[in-house]
Amino acid sequence: MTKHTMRDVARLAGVSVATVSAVINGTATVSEGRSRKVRDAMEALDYYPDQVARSLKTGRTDVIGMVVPDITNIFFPQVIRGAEDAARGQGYSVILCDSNEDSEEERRHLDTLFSRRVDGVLLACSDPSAGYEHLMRRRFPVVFVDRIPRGLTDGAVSTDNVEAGFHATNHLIQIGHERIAFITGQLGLSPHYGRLEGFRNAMQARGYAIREEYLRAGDSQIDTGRRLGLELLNLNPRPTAIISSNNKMLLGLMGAIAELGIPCPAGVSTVGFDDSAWTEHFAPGLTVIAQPADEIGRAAFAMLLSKMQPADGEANDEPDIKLLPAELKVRGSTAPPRSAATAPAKNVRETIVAG
Amino acid sequence: MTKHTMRDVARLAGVSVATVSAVINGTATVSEGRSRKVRDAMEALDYYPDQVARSLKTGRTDVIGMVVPDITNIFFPQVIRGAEDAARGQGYSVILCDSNEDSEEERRHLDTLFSRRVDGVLLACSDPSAGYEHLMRRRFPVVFVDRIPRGLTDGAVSTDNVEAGFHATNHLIQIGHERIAFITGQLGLSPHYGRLEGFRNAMQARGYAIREEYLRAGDSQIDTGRRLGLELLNLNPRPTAIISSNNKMLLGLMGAIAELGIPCPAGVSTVGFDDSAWTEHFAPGLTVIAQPADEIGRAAFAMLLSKMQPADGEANDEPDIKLLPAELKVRGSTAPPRSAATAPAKNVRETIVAG
DNA sequence: CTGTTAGCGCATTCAT
DNA sequence: ATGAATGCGCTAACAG
Repeated sequence: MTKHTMRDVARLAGVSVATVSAVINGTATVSEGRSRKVRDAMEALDYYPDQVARSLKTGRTDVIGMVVPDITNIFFPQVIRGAEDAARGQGYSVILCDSNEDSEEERRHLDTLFSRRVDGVLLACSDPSAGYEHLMRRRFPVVFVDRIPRGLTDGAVSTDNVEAGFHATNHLIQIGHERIAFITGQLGLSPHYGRLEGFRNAMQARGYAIREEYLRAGDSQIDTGRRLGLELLNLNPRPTAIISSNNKMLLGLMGAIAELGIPCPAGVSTVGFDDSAWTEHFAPGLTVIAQPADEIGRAAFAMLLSKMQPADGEANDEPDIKLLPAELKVRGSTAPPRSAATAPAKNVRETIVAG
Repeated sequence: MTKHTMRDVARLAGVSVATVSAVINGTATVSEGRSRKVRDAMEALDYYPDQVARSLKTGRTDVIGMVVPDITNIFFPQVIRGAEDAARGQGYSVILCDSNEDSEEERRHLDTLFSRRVDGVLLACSDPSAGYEHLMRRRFPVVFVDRIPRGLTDGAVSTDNVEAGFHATNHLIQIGHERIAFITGQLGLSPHYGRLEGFRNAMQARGYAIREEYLRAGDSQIDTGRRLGLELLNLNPRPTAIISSNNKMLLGLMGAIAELGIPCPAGVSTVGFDDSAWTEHFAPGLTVIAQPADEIGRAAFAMLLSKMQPADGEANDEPDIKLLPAELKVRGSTAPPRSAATAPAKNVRETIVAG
């Protein structure tokens, strides 16, 4: 058996357990000779400190929970990777929970995480209206990721979705579009709501009318994207461009376009959200707003860490909601509308990507 | 503060901690009245048992580790979801680790998991030649997922990759292809090796020659797929169909085909591995071998569970490697070769999917 | 510098 | 049926 305890190590090294503990944690000064003996003994016994016992004593587990609504949505694995990487760098492990977009399941996950005494939680919540933050904060530090509950003033990291929506819309405007439609996921979720707001801002800034029939909210499913796409494309007049605030709905939208035999981008332009290898190699290459997913994960963990280990010197209680800039990747799915001269491009700062 | 202990509950309920423990674990019979009081007290105090303390006492954590080489590869989130779902159903949580295809990092992860005293590990290993299974098994039960180390005789769940490779190849043969090329990831990884073996089997069964220049091994990166694709497509004679044993390389391959202006499937057919919403909506729809990823995750956890909680009645030591059948999804990227009459289809059992 | 000791919160004998 | 007491492996005083 290879499961030895500190006492085994202490005995073999001929020292006390306190000395072993000191060597492991660098907690006290131990003479070189004994320190060496301890290390040898640990090696010989293949000893690994029991983190469970350690946690019971210290009150910390060095584990955080991470709750996401859907790990198969390409956006989240990227966030997870960033968070896990940052966490590991600080000695933390991550318990991953998939809530399946179900707030009940999410609550159960949070209960479990509390029972396991995680030091903190990164939460991409499924129900932003539930005022559960207050309850949660009493249990452990929480940083909201991607989706920010209404009314939250502290502890969140996300994309600057209003700006992202603005940027997406503005790109289309710049290349000559005016009849722009917008399909979104549930508007209760801050990313979708924010992107729509950015859309409105951009349209108004240009003085373009926002036709309500060009705005459709759905549920972030592929089929819904397809359905809403079909509805929009059968409208008269038909929009010359459609923005999808969700990567799954974009897929359905592209399907609808193909189904109707409309050429993209010649017949209709599309802009989506979230980037991946697939969007780039799609035919046509998909113009998207790329969220800094990895960085969101990293920043979220950093913020959580500052809440778990409050810096002694400074009061760390300034409200903190961090919004990271997204990047527009212009590819083949956007082009000037068929019957319009290209508007003179001004203030264009997009990254142009071959596609 | 909301962090109460069993003693708080016991005091409030007017019973002993032993009674509280008994109520929680159903370990002993407790009178209805006291049981009720305890439950009320727990509720009133918002008490959640401290799993850390419990683990120290019981020697179990009800946590498993899961190590994957790349969470941003669409295949793994699906496996993770299946495993996490099954695990949660049995009261287990999952610590997720991304090894980034690096066996050193993987080893560190395993050390950490051991230190955290996880009850078992699901491992999609990055280095199948390292004989570390023996070391690992001394620490905790391990079930290998997807990738099976050479020589392993027990504890693995994967797709039946030989059959899958055979099936993919046979589909192409059935519709008239003979000059079939094959690009793979590192052949040290069992899935790639197995699929190639299936390819060879299918070609030989039909009596077709296997041209070595049609076989290219790479490293599962998109760019590599592109490069190998360009090489193959510039060969003379050019293959009429190409199979990619990896979803990322397939993407590069499709890029290469587009780059050369070769129509797909008219000019060249492709078959890939791993299914997702993206492969289906790709233009053309991609013919792929869909691995039962979710089920692999579930089955792997089930097998791990049987190792963590050996059934008392039966000796559970029969060697166990479970291979699940994959499913061919025929879509738009495969068609008969330009200059060949379609061979009569026989024994065709593929699922035909609109695309 | 080093060893002894007291819990951390809980499950579990063992009496009662 | 119930309670008192023991110890899981470790850290952090404290005493030497």
